[in-house]
Amino acid sequence: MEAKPKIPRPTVKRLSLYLREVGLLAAAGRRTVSSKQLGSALGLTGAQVRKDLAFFGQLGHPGIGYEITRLHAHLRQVLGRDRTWNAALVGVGNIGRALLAYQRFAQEDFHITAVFDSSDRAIGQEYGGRAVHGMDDMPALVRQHEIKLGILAVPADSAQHVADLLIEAGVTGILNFAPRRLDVGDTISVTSVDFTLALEQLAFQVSAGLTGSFVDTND
Amino acid sequence: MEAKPKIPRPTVKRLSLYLREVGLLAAAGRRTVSSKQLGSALGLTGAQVRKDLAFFGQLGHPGIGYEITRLHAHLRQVLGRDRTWNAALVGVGNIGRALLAYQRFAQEDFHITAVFDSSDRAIGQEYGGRAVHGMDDMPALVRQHEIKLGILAVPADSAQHVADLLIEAGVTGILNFAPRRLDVGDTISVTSVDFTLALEQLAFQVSAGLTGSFVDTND
DNA sequence: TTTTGTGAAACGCTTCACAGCG
DNA sequence: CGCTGTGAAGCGTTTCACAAAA
Repeated sequence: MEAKPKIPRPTVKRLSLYLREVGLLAAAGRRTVSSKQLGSALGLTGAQVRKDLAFFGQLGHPGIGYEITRLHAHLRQVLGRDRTWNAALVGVGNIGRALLAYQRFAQEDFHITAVFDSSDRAIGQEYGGRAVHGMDDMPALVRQHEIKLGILAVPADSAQHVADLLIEAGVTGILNFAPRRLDVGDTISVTSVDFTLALEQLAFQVSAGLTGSFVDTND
Repeated sequence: MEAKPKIPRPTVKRLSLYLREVGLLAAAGRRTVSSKQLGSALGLTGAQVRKDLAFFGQLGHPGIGYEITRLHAHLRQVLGRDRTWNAALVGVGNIGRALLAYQRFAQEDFHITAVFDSSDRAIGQEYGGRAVHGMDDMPALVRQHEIKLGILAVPADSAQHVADLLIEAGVTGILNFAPRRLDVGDTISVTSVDFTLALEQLAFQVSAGLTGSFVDTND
């Protein structure tokens, strides 16, 4: 057996932020960063950054900092970003269509390669050059495109049902935009994005006169 | 001085979930819920639910559970949902337009009452019956509509600048859809929704073969 | 009996502080 | 010196377990 370090969830979230920031630094031609510099760009302490990066063993150089290209490659690999991901989108309502048009996903090598909807009015339509398929086509297309990720942009009522369909079709990770907890097996991962919850958290903070910011994204 | 209990942030997030669930139960005509029932609907333990609700003092009845109408009213009040919120949307790109068309915000008494964009092509257009204003109109409209919440749906490059404009106009809470940390004063609250971060977290979990779900929303 | 409210224990993450390397 | 990696301390949250109320 191996020593599996088991990265804490808060750390994983920050790793994504590090990757983003390091990508910018790389593009700017920088050679190295210290934990302190990287941290202050993201509102974190140097110690926090070092602890996070130390999960992968000796990665930085005392007195120097972290070599940007090396760190960048390492983070990409750890986060599974050293490859392209195909995703299936279900639901071409307001949110679904916005995601189809959203440039950043493609930029980051997440490709929506199949689109589904249950409405007869939607099926057969095209959005951004991608045809909308009926749910029946899901198993075949998911297999064909080797899709591992499903993006759920359907109403709350049908979220669980559609999640079940996606899983049955072979998807192992679901990005859920519906304001509903999904019940999935132990082998499936779910990350949720809940606009209304986010707004509500904000309203609480404002009405409580609370200070300070409160970043998040999914949990 | 008063005993201010200071509710932990993880608890606040769950309070929103309780409110949602209790709303459904109320609509279904149920009279009471136990902490265990409420918890299992949301994937939480009874103890967790009780601890959360105990912040407001004796609210449930041993042997019975929690009275739904009372709990509902209480949660609404605590979360600042016993009133209507006006919000300003900035940015009518893909995400901004999806939010304008998103029914649920209005359903939950969050009203987008002013819409802004910096592009000359967008200004003057109408979306869902709401005219797009230039940034110059922001201070006047924010004051006029008594807007406290700003929704930031602009590119990452301009997010900080627009946030500054919103704050100067009088907004005290910002819902940020840009993949950027916002630097704001201590008196302003920020909640972020970051699609790409969410997708990336999911990709990590899937590629790590990790099990289990991972709900979130903003952090 | 059922179910709450709550101290106490357990857990996980962050912060501190410093030895050691370049 | 500057900066990393890390044990140890500190802090906040969750889980446990049980006395008390209906």
